[in-house]
Amino acid sequence: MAAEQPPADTGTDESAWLAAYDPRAYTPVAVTVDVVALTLRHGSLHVLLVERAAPPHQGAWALPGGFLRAGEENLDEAAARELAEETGLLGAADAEAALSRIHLEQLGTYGEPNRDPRMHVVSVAYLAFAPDLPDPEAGSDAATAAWHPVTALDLRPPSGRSPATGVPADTHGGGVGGHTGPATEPTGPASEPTAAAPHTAEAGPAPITLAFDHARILADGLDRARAKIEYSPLATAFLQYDFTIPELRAVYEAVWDEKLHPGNFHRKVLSVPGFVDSTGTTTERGGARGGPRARTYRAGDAHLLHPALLRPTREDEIR
Amino acid sequence: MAAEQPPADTGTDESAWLAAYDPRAYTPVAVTVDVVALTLRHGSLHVLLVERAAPPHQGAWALPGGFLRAGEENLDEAAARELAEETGLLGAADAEAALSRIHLEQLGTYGEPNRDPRMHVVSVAYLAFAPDLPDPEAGSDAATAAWHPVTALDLRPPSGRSPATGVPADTHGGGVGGHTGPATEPTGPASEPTAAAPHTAEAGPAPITLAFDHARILADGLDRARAKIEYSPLATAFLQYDFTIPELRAVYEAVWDEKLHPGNFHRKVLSVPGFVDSTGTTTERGGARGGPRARTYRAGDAHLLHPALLRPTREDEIR
DNA sequence: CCAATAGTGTCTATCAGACACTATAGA
DNA sequence: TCTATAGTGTCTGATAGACACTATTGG
Repeated sequence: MAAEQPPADTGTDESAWLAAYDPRAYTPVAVTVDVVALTLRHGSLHVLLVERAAPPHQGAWALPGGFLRAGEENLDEAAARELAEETGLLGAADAEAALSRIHLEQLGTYGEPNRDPRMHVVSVAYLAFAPDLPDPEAGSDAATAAWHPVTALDLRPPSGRSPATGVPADTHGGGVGGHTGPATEPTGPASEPTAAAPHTAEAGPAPITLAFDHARILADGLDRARAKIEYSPLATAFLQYDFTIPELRAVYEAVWDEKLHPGNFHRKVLSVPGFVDSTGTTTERGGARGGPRARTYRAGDAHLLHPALLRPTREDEIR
Repeated sequence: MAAEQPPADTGTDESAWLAAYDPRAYTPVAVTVDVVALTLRHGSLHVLLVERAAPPHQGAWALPGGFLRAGEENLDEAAARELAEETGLLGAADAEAALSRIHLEQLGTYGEPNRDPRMHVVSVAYLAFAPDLPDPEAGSDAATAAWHPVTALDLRPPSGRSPATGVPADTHGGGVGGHTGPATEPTGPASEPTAAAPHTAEAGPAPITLAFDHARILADGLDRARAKIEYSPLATAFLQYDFTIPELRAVYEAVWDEKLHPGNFHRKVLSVPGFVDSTGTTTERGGARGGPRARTYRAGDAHLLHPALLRPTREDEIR
């Protein structure tokens, strides 16, 4: 049920119950919403992080998020609000249009009693796919927000892993093993030069560790993203309104961290009904290193890909 | 971040923050855990429901659940506790063994401000797959708990549907349209006689409506279950330790509500590495209506099915 | 004996992926 | 001119599903 009555409850109708109910009589739980916002910048996957201005974990990077405004908003609205605040899109003129293009879905809820030292905090995590957005430096609130390449982050569990800790178990496409850490990052589109990476995120030998259990949340979000683009057309959420098939392929290559066969990918995408719609036009110029102009497409009306764009099978994922 | 500091926070270290923090100064939010517990009884899918003993929705059926014990347990533990309490497994001698065989995973979190009339209640929903368990009538707590066939329940949204209401959007295998309601239930294993169905759940012309938004949670759980057994070996969680391939097929047919080809299913299951392990023995007797004895199997060590047991393609699921 | 079922063999349409090839653009 | 890329054609191995067939059991 949604909320069991407290032990002292003897009311027989609703108003009596409401009158007798005192929420302050119980150990409080805080509910926050955290967002794993992913985007593609210069060909590699980036996540939005904020620098904590106060303890705990002061100075550490964390996922953007904050308290649910009790009684005022639902979880989706809270996630969208937090994302808008931290991306600096809130005050922008095209905030409405930009936010409407961002895909936002619930990822999972994390409720270890000690995940926050202050009190028991239950965090509802969201996953966002966004097209390349401007740097959130200017006009945001006190906290510093920046896009970080995911390869510069340490996603390993802090120490001993707790196997049953509220992790959503619905990633069917592959385990965490596909991306064991920044050290194993192979060459590919994800390792192109990231000149505009935030000044605090060098992909050096010291990967950034995240506050709280946010490394785990981010790892779950990456798993979800990798599985999601197999069965849904959401890879287009990383792109502008008009895009080319090679650009779409770059999304898959960045998220999966694997090179795909250009010809087969092209034919496969066009064979899935409702995935992309042709605009009838082409790009103005060819590729940066030559080649013909590419035709442009828009996202189609399919919500599910049939058949799916299955990730190349990797034997070690079966476990 | 896990919990943003309150507006009045001016502390610079952790102890100062903890001393200054007063959780009662803010609008409270309650966190509950609800469980969609599914099992197979007499060949059809059943869900565990409890009859509410107090308002709101007094007398209505609801998902088993209750408050998260703040500071004492994590979400997984709360869900397991609620499930053990309501199934009556808590006091049983084999409670430990029985509970260990039940698969439990997080489903999604529901946080509409008005989903409970008393206060803003955020509910973390869990999905459980259980083998056929004894009726929970005896020895349970005050509330009446019973297994209900899902076909006897009204899963349509109460009135106008709110499109963005915290529903996890990761069911890739098919929408709600595959199971539009009890009225369209076709013949098949799901419509076998359910003589031992709970006394309060006749599959008559008046389907049962659930309390709160539990119809939606249950619908999401069914969607998840249908998608889950495609890519994971969790269909075995509905069966006893030893089972036959035809029994496993009955699980798929009940969950998907579709007849499967016996021969092809048999070969497919055996072709997936790690799905089932042969025990080397057969059943004592043949089927109820004749036929040879079936070989028995146990669940293998695979966590993911490669290749997957894809559901028969239905054109209307693509949308 | 008959009906139902467990399990295997086989054929075919489909599809993923490899490979090859052209056409077009930038440098 | 050289290289890289967009996009298409074609071949092959794997597979899902249809169909057929046997062997074995209960009634």
